[in-house]
This record gives sequence, C-alpha cells and structure tokens, in this order.
Amino acid sequence: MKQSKLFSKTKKELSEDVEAASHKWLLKGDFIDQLSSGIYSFLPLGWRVHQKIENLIREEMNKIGAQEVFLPSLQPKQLWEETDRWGNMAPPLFKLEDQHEREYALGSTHEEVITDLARKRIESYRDLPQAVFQIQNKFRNEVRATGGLLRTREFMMKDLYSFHATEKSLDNYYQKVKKAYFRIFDSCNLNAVAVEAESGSIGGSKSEEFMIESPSGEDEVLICKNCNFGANTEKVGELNECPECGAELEHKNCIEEAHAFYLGDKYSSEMGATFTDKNGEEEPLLMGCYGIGVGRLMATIVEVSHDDKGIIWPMRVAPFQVHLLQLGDDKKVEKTAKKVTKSLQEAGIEVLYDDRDKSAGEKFADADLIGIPYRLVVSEKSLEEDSVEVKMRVEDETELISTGKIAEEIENRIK
RNA sequence: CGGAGCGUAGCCUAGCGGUUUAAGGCGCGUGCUUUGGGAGCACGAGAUCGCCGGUUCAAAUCCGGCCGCUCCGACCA
Repeated sequence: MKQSKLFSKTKKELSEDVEAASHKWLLKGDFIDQLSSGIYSFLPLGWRVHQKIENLIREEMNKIGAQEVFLPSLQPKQLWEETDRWGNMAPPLFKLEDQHEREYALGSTHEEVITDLARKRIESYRDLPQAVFQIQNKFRNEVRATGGLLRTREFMMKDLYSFHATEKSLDNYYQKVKKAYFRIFDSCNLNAVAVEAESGSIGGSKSEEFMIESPSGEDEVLICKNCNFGANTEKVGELNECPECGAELEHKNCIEEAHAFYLGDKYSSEMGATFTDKNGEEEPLLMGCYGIGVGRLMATIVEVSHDDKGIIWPMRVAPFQVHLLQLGDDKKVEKTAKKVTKSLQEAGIEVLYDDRDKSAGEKFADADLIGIPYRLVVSEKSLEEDSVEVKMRVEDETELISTGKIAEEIENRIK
C-alpha cells in the first residue's frame, strides 16, 4: 500500500479533551474517527487491525470446534418478551419501529436469537454438544460512553454460545473456551486474569470476567504477584494473601476484556428450548455464553503497548508488518524502494510504503506513531552500502541488510 | 440520570462587551529552495464565532432556552 494514497491521515494536534492513551493514539494515527458520542468509524489502518483481531479470535474459535454464524441486529420485540428482557436490559436496548408499527430492538446481545435457533433444530442428546459464534455489531444504549473505543454504544463483539446435555459437558467446554481466551490475549501480548463476577442482565448461575491490567482500567482487581489468581475487590472484600498459592496480592486497575457465563437452563427454560435425553425425557438445554469486545481489545492493546511517540503493535495484529520509508526523491532511491516493496510483497509480507514527498523527520514520526513492527529505510545513505536500514519499533538500534537479501531475511524473522 | 466543563476555518487554539477587516499555529493550493527526526521563504484559498431568542448605541464576548461534545459518579465487552 502506498502511503501517499492512504485514506487515513495522521494528526499533529489533538483536542485537549482526549484523555485515554488508546483514544489519543488511535485518533492521532487516524485509525478511528468519532462520528458521535460512543460511535466510531474505523479507517483503513484501524480496520486492518480490527480484522486482524477478528481473525485471531476466529482461528481460536475454530480450534475449539465452534461454528461461525451471523445473526440479525434487528430483533423483534416478542422475542425479548419471552425472556422478559424487553424492558429490563442494562444498559437499555435501542428500540425502533417499522412501517407497520412493529417494534424491534437493535441487538445488544444475542441469547434470544440463538436460543430460538437452537430450539428449532436441537432435538436430541445426540445433537449435543453444539457451539456457534459470530463476530457482529452490538448496540448498547450506554448512559455515558468513555475513553474512545474503551466503551462505545456500537461495537463489534465476538459472541459464542454453547449448548449441552449435561453439566459436565458444559463445564468441560467452558474450560476450553477459557483456555482459548488466554491464548487470544497472549497473542496480543496481554496478561489476563479471570475473576468471578456478577452475571448482570445476562444472568445465569456463575460468570467470570477476563481482566487486563491497565492504568486506565475502571475495575479494581486483586492480583497475585506469583500465580494467575485474580479477584474482584467488591466481590471478595479484602483478602490478605492469595488463596491459591499464599503469595502477596496487589491492587491493580484492569479493563474488563471478556466475560463468560454459565447460563445453565435460564434461557432454554424460558424459551422452551429442550432436547430428549437418553431416557426419553424432555430436558432444557444447558447453555454457556462467552463474549469478547473486539474494539475494546484493540484499545486495550494500545493502552498496554505504546510509548511517548506512539503505538507499538504486536505483530499478530499490526495493520502492516513492514513500514518502508523512502527518504528523498533521488531516482535510484525511489527505484530501490519500489523494488524492495515488491520483493517483500511477493514474500507475502504486508508493506506500507511511505512514498510521500515529506521530510525525513515527519516520516520517522509517523512511523513511530502508527507503530508497525518493522521499519525499513531506503535512502541515499543506505544505498551507499547497497543496503536497507532495518529497525524494530520496540528497539532503538538499527542495522543494515543487503538489498538483495532483505525480503528473505524479514520473512524469516516474521515467522 | 446527578455533578463539572466546553462548542471560534478541515484540525488545534487565542480573544470573553467597543482597533471596525475575528487573531495565530497545523493542514491545504501555487512557485522556488530543501530532504536522516514533524524544513524555509513568498503569495493564496478557507469562518453565517453550535442553533434560537433576549439585553445593549454596540454581542464571538453578557443572559435564557435548545442541541452537541468531554470529564467525574453509577453500569458494561
């Protein structure tokens, strides 16, 4: 991609109103644009990151046997009345009417829709277990949106729902999901702890929140210095030491990144989603549901991974893998920059090629801001050595790699 | 929804009753000079000062209403 043609344009100045680090950097780098309170457009750079995160999540969902679906945002009132949630959601539903004055909600979650699907096709214990997920827009009538992408009123969520014949099966799958979640956070270079939580308006018997340590987090969590134990401070009051390993506990601000619920038969009972068990008895389905906010995850990565110059994207979710800067408009430099870009692309590497007629300083500043993992520089200086200068966003040192070997070398390093 | 604050050019800000033409920076256009850490000079385009009403000889500036946005509180992925 030529940067001169990129729709996104970095900003030098930002409103003094912007406070959260992720909000600031995502706006400065022009990853996102605010349309209204809590409502954001994703621009090319931002959308590439968003899609990388989606694909990472999608991969992990596939690994645990979940099947991808896509459910409607427009959901009829009657469905929500079956579970008595039409007027009882917190935050409330966005509601609207069609031309026949029929009422709908814009889905803030999809338990009703998925349970309806399940009751239409799951009939026997032989059909179980099942797990389906989607990555789709959610609408939540939040009282107050905050911190850019950290809490919005429209956002993409990966929501997974599982159906089981037995508690054991549900528990077994729940643990699998939990492991998949930790793998997802690992791939984003985030440390997560699972803490027991209130089930809120989703309900069910038990739930856990997946918390990521970050100064701009709104939740206070007690985290063990030694093991992976975490607990919500409101939930447990004051603990003095870790109940798992006895080590010291620390208070940390965290962002709630994901939430998993043992729904049990809450929705299936209310909506008549049953199956016939081995003994020929009709039983309600046992359900679990598991959500990750994609935009919030993107913001969290930035909260945790940035410096005073900009974002530092982990390779897995970076908008491009290589940012190639061409310095000066010397013909030979330009020719080499194009050639190197092409050879990288042919090796399957995603390259943002800064071909703009801008000063070196501005290009360096933009590269730091956008935060692509590898920065390559082609200039008269580098050509004197018949080389390309290579620097990683996380490192300070640069090195020279021969122009002929650059594609192969970068390809190897990225793997 | 309670509390606080803010709306001036595409963006960031200054001005907060009276230099009459609303100021500066960024960005944008044209030309020249530059090119390893947000370059320089010159010229130029770009604003019904959020909207409506009121006070006044005079309103971006004071008052009221509305709209929008931000932050703190409660809630969430």
